[in-house]
Amino acid sequence: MAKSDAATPRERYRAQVRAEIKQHAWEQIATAGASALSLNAIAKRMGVSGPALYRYFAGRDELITELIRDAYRSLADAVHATAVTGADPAALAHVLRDWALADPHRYFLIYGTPVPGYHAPDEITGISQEIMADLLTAWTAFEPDAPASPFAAHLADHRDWAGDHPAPPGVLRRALAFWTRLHGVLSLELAGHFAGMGFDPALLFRAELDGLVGREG
Amino acid sequence: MAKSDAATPRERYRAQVRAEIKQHAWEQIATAGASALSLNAIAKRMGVSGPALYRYFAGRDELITELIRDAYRSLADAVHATAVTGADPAALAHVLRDWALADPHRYFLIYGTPVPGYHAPDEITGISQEIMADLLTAWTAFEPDAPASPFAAHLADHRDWAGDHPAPPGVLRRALAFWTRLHGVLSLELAGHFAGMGFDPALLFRAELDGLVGREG
DNA sequence: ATGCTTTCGTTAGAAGTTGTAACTCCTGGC
DNA sequence: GCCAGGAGTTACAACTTCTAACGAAAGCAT
Repeated sequence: MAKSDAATPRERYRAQVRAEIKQHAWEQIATAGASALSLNAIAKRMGVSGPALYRYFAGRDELITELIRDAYRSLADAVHATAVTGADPAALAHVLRDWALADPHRYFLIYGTPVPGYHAPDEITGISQEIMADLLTAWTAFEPDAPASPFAAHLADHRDWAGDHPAPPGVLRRALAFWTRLHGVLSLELAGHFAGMGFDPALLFRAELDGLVGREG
Repeated sequence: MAKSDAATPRERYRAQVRAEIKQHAWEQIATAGASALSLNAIAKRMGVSGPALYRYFAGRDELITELIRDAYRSLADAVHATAVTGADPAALAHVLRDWALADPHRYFLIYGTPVPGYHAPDEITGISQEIMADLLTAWTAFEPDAPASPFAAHLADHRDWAGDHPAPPGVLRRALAFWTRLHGVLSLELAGHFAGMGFDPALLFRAELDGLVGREG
């Protein structure tokens, strides 16, 4: 938002319209999912005629790409805002869950079925690494001497994804398990696979989290 | 396939055409994903004109629903074929992974982003319970006295999803973790989220599996 | 203040999609 | 052999994304 007050009035107007388009797109996605996103419908809601939107986005794909980027950014910001307070992994886990439950479609935009032709631009890789860096920092503070294992050793040999974060092997392993296990529970819950099963998904989430932070799950 | 030799020739023909349609649909899905599935394109490939397919499927949604059902059936059969040999959970895990890697789009059809209006018919709930039953049986044989935990107790109080399977609380917990953790790793791998990270997804899968079956992961 | 130029929004239209309606024609069952 | 019903056809409606060509409006410079 800092660069919305850009140079020329035209650019300001342009940025504003782009933002308005994205806002309508989010409403549409929150209602019916990303697959139901229609440029025409957005145009209609904005009281403007179809092709007008192509001045602002090259096409549906570019709009969705932008939305994915914004979703990543939103998650990274949410995690980081809590991480800078020195929060432990459990707190980050609940930030993640709250963020996901706030808008499941947004979660699936990031972690759901990949869209056919789409390939993530480098910027998104960067945001993804920001999140991972916060996770690694939180885990390093929480359990700096997490036990290593054969797979942790493998991770230590392939730690490009950790950037230059000085997390020890055991912590790399912890952060990765944190990600995959919580995603496992969250994505199944959000997709409704626990629907008729009876138990409380929140308790399952907490149990998996407890297992990660040492308390038995 | 057992009931394909049905009563009348008309029904036999009908079943054959339906199967052919589904086969083309699978090819299309394997290529570009479910969102790119087009009845028109299938008709063209079959040398028949668009609306002809509506004799066989009420619409795109019904076709996709059928495909989801077939995918579930295929997974349940694969798991069951191994489960009846008395295989341990690790063997089932590799069946799951092989099945998923054989056709990622098929995996996402089941466990990916839910399709907008679709709601699973009861039959699918049943197939899902078949899979769970095989998991519970394998875990009961492998680790009948898996330790209970607060969450395991909660599961024991809400065990509708286990049908009348006599698995003890600790086993319910194990089977559920088996599902969510392996799905967490698999779905992220298939969606390409490990792409630039350097480590070997197969080793991560095995590490998570090792954690589940007792060996440290 | 008066151009000039760029951008915006429009309409028209192509090429798709799903899905319905009406018609023909073949075929299976009697 | 008849004939009812199913199969496939074309025509069409209502969508979608997206391109092309045009007019109008607004910013920028002189």
